[in-house]
Amino acid sequence: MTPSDNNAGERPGERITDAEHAVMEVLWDRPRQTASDVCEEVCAARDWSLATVKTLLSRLVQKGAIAAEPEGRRFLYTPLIARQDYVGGESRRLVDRLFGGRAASLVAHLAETEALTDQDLNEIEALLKELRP
Amino acid sequence: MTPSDNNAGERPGERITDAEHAVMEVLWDRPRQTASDVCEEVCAARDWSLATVKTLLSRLVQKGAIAAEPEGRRFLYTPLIARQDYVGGESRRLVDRLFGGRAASLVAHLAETEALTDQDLNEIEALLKELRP
DNA sequence: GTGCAAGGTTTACAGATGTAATCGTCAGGA
DNA sequence: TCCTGACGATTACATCTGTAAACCTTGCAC
Repeated sequence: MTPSDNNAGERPGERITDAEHAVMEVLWDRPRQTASDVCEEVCAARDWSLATVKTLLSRLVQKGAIAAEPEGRRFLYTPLIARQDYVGGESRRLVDRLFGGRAASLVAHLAETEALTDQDLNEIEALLKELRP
Repeated sequence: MTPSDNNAGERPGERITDAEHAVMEVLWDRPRQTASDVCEEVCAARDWSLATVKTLLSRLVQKGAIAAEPEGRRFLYTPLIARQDYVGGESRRLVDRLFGGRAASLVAHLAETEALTDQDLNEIEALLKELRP
């Protein structure tokens, strides 16, 4: 492993929960937001109170998933792990758990169960062309 | 949706947990097994005791995920929901949560992060050919 | 200067989950 | 017949999660 052991936030046992994930999305969308900012984004949608958001932000800080940069009297929260990495980790977990680690099996499954629309198929086709000139 | 609204075990609030899933896999692999049978399959691997397996089986029965068919003095457990359906539900959840419901985005992501081996790509390519003659 | 509002921190608490131990029962061997 | 062991059912208990309320501090508006 490289020197500065870049774990990319996939330390097991420090998984981001569903509720926390909602907060992460807000911060990924726009970093450096205050608790209130975040609340404005999600509290209505998920019917949360500001207190809940504060708790989730604290937990995320503890888990090392976000940073709290002091700005005057409050904090600006910013993701420390990239969405790419999170999404990648979760995807991998699913593929490992349900498809024996074979990503192609997942695609096959989606195709078989018609979870793939025609448009999806087109996009994937295009993707493949791009990947193999 | 088809007439006989096949819910296929995706009743929310009755989700199968990770530990329970391990048990399901054993039963999907071979239905009609006793608690001991199941334990023989997973206890070693996950370092569980027979008691744990029994608990999980009970919970799965409660959730309606498996059936307990009396056989003499014990039960033979059998899945009530198809693996296909479970896998489909989980996949969909992931795609919805992380890729805005766009399955193609998931494939794109896997491709971009090189989670797809050359072989995967070949398989997907083959799949596509099959899907669109 | 003083009280309030905004912020973070601490505490709370119910339900889900992981992981068992214990209990009550009954079938089969000694 | 009586004990033992296999089974399911009941109970246990520590964590983790979701969702807050209570509390403490301090900058700001009067």
